[in-house]
Amino acid sequence: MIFTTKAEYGVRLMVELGRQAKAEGAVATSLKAIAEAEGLPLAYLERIVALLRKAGLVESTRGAHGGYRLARTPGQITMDDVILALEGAVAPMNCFVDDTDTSRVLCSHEADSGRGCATKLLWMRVQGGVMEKLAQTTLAELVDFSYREQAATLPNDPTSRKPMTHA
Amino acid sequence: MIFTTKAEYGVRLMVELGRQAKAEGAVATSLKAIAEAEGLPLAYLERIVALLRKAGLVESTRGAHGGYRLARTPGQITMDDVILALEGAVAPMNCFVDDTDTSRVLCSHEADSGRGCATKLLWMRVQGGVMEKLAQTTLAELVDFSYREQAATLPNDPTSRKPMTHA
DNA sequence: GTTCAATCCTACCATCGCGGTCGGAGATCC
DNA sequence: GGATCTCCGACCGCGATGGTAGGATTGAAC
Ligand code: SF4
Ligand code: SF4
Repeated sequence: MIFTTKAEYGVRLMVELGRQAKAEGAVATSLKAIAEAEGLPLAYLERIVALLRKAGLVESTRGAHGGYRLARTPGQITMDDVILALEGAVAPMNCFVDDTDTSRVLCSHEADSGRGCATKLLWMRVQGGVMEKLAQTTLAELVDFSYREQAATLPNDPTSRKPMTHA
Repeated sequence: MIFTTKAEYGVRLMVELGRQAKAEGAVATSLKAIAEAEGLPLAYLERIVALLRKAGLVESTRGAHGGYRLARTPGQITMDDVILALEGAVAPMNCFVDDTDTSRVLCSHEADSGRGCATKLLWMRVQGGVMEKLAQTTLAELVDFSYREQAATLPNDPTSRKPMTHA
């Protein structure tokens, strides 16, 4: 599996925030509400949303009736920022994890083989492809998609999808 | 990390076979020689090359002076075949692992959320980007690249080799 | 000013896939 | 027959991942 659940849960969280942003104005949404709506463990989500907050993608208000809201509009949020914040790096291979190292630290294979690593070319292309797709996708697209999916799967179901409100 | 060492070792193995294919004619190369040249554990390589053989990418001759050779010319081998053979699937998320399921098996989230999964759109784009890059890259390119890298790094000093942990 | 709901933070833990090893059974050439 | 080399299945240690526990802090409401 390419991405961990950190990415999955984080993106789902962002989508949910995007929906809320459209519904209500600047009201903050509590993590508890999201955790229940998405069926995710609250304690784990807390750790995930911390990453998004540190990256400046969401803002928080503490205390009762506090919660989270998007720092920018969904249209201004691209998924490469989100994934980078969540996963740290998109590294197809361990020679990519060292983000500080722009280039030229040889792994032991390169070092003692005497020649450069041919496969690195492949991994760089793959990583480029991934980053490209991520950068092309905005949160707004995913939010819209979630509305379309919702309409397609349950055209009329009054029981679910009540807007999440406090109190 | 996106790919495991199975992919890395497997691709390096293929590149090595590609070099051999250019050098000698139809002579088989023993795994032991490759393991020593690349500094990889022989017993582990055996298990990896078995995947490539089952996928029809390499052929083998048993017994003394036996070994492996490419089933096709490097120019006819695209990396999507190689990676698919090695990793089984390029799955950014667990909803992709089920290759038999062309569509419409809901994961538990989709099932009990009542709406489709919005993030799936993102993962599908990413997977598409990866597969595209893989399909565009042939083994011949990597082999050529390995020759160029060798020419570029060998003349230079062998002292500035900062080894990285792993491999 | 107490209470309650929420964000925050750190440490801890169980599971499982991954990377790696071992031993042995066939096949082939000398 | 011995030397290689491919094949195969079972086994194992470790580390990251996913998840939990507990508590400190903040702030709105009553
Ligand atoms: S061997 Fe090549 S792909 Fe693997 S870590 Fe080293 S540079 Fe990267
Ligand atoms: S929640 Fe969405 S991304 Fe995650 S497994 Fe289910 S369908 Fe795939």
